Amino acid sequence: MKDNQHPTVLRILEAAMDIFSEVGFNGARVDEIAKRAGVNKATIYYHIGDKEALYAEILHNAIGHVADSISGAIEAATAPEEKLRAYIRGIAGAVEGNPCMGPILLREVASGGQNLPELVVRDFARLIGIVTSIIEEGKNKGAFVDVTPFIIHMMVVGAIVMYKTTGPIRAKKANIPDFIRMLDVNVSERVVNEISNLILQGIKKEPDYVLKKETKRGVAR
Amino acid sequence: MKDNQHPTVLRILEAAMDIFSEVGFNGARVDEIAKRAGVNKATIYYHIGDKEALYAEILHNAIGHVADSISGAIEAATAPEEKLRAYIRGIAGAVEGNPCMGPILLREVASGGQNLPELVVRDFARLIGIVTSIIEEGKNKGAFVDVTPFIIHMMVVGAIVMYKTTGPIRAKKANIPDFIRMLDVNVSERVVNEISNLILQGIKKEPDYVLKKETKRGVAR
Amino acid sequence: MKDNQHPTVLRILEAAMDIFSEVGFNGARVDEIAKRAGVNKATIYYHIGDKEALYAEILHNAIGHVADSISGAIEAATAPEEKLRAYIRGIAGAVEGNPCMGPILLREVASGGQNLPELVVRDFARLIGIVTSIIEEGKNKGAFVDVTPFIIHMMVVGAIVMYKTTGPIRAKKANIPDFIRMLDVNVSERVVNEISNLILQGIKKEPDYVLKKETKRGVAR
Amino acid sequence: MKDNQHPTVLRILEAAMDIFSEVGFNGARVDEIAKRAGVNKATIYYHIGDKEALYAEILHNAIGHVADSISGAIEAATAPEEKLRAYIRGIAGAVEGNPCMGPILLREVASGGQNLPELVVRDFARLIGIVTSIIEEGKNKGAFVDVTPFIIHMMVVGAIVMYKTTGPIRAKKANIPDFIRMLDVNVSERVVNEISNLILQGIKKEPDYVLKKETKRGVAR
DNA sequence: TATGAATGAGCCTTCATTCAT
DNA sequence: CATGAATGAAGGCTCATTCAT
Repeated sequence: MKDNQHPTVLRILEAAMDIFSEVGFNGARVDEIAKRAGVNKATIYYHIGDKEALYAEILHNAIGHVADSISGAIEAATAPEEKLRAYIRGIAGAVEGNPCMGPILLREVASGGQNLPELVVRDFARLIGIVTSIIEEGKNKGAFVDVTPFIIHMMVVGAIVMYKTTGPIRAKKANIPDFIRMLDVNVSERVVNEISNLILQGIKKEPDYVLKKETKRGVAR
Repeated sequence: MKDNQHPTVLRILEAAMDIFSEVGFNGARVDEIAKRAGVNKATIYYHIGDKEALYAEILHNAIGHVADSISGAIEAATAPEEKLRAYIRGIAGAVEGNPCMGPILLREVASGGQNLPELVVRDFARLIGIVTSIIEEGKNKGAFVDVTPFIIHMMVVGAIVMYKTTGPIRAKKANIPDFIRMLDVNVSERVVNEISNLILQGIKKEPDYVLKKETKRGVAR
Repeated sequence: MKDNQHPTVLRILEAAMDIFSEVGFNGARVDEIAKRAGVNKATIYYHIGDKEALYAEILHNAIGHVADSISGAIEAATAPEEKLRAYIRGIAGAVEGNPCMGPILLREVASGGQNLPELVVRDFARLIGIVTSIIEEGKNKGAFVDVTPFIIHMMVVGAIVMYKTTGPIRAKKANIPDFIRMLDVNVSERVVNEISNLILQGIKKEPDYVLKKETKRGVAR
Repeated sequence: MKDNQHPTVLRILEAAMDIFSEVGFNGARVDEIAKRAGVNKATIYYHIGDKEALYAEILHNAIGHVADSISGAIEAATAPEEKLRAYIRGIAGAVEGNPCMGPILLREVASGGQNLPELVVRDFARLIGIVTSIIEEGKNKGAFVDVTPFIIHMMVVGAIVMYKTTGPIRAKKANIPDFIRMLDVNVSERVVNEISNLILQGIKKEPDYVLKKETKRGVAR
């Protein structure tokens, strides 16, 4: 609980993250975590606590620090466009960097975030705050149209996490059309670029002479 | 398994879908399903079979028929733009129409689709096939740029499912910035429109006099 | 929980009473109770509940109904002397009738009655109430001196329960003086009589001509 | 085991006695004893040995020396009456002097004295021997009637220990008749006197002119 | 002398499943 | 068709004990 540097604790946390990611909280077996960590089951209880405490620790480690690393990457950029690209690349980097994050995140969303500690909720809120301020800046500079930042966030995160997490499914399942199996399994640079381009193209304000044609669109923007 | 019209079976399936959606397969308790369905536990085994059979049945009911309903809606449209809008609205409609679908889908993705019956996998493939042909048609008509249909699909489905499924979280959690709590809880018409606009704006080919400026973009498309 | 007549439940309760009596709550093993009852462990949980619920049930069965049976026996007597004898015989009968009661009672007292349900506490209070009214009546009729009923109760119950419960120890232990090993193992009629005589002789008011000598006693009464 | 004067050992023994008294052998946790003693768990094993050895040590300390102190007090008295009073006061003093003794003793009795070391059994036998010789002396001097010393012992010890040990219960429980809650919580001088008077009055031989009436008693003595 | 770490054994409890009625 | 009862097989957690330092 206290000493997360202890090698035994580290081994436990790694094993637990893997297993929680694979089968979720309810599917995870403490015996299995102990076995994969190479420790006695009781050692988990000695160092960390019960299954819920272990899960909380995992959640904190897996998700808690994403906002930090992303906000750092964004500050290096100046133009809103570049900031948005940095943010998307940051999300992708986090998901790619830790293959356990996707499944854990999806299951947390699925179960209504009941297990999400306040700390992690705040991290998410901070992420959305970052997107919001980027878009706000873009709008103020006349570069972006008016969009709901949360929806942008959902598109980016949803696309990246689901792309990543369906990777193994696409690779494994037979009877899948070739054009699906041929896709990158991971969220490669190419995939990140395509998502970034699409989002940016979608929200960037068009020059005036283009705007004249806008009325043809039947749906309010 | 045999008679899905039997009222007892219907009550069991409804209760099971609710509970599987709330807590997932491993979190679900047959006792709880029986209690919520108002039947004896053994009745479930008599009518449907074991827990896995019950889950398969739920999966089929929840996800299996989405492709059908969507492809129907798309045929009514003619222009690729409209078809794409119809497709997005179809996804949203399916997710909105059955609140259990989001969580079930997310958990299935998270667990690598191990439980996905072949039938459902083919349904998903068909959906992607639909998107692919829409985009292909758009490209051929010079309306759309070259994008990966699967990524579009992930963006749409990811955004809609996650928007929908995080609704209760946004509504419940305190200490959340107002601009998040103020969002529609459901995937409303407004949300669908914003997603549709963004996707379409992102993939539609720009007129020639705009394309001249394209070279300024530093990132390959 | 509800149907205490069910033969399976009866077997469980009997086995549990034996074992709780022998080794106490903390020493009892649910496995052992199940084995001795000849049922599967889970059956205990199905019918009764967890270990605590089982113990509460035992406590209720073992102790709860003593007051009833004793108060019935007392009503048959008329004179306070006879009532007190009936009460002592009632206590002895209860302890003799259920060999489990002694150890259970002693352990409950030892642990500060933390597990005693309100119902049982009231039963005890009722017993003391009975003793109190007998003594009160005796005093009013000029037959008894002024004594604290609760102390009488403690002497009677303490003597009977400890006599009974030490029986096996006396019988088993070697190296015990003969005059101890020769005692009745059980609370026999002879033992009850000796206790009754002693108590009655101790509290009955002496005739006037005897009272004159009382002042010689140095200790206040 | 070796050095009972060592302050660490003393702290352990004190903590252990408290805890064994509160929850019994099976309810006691070595961790808890260590924590309350302010030492590391392994220190207990180093200094004393396993849980059973610790319990034996406690038992010896708590009960072993009672006979000594009481026999000393009795020698100061001369008349059998006074010796009996001294004995009763000695029992009360021992129980009052060490609040842990009551619960420990009761639990030992309840569990059939399985843990009682030979030493302690002999101590008890010695106590009964003391009572026996006092009563024998009283009978020889024509002061006491013929009673079973062991029963006297049980009445005295039972009354005192149970009075003492039920003290906290009486004080704590609500819904208890006032005449019970008003009693002394401890075995006060008043309580000792009442018990002593009652026992003495019960066993002292009445003068001849009183004995004539004895035949009226229906029960054999 | 003292302790942090580790563990084997075992305990309480749950749960999916079966079966006689 | 439906159900109360029963159970085997785990699963989470605890605890007395050991050991290297």
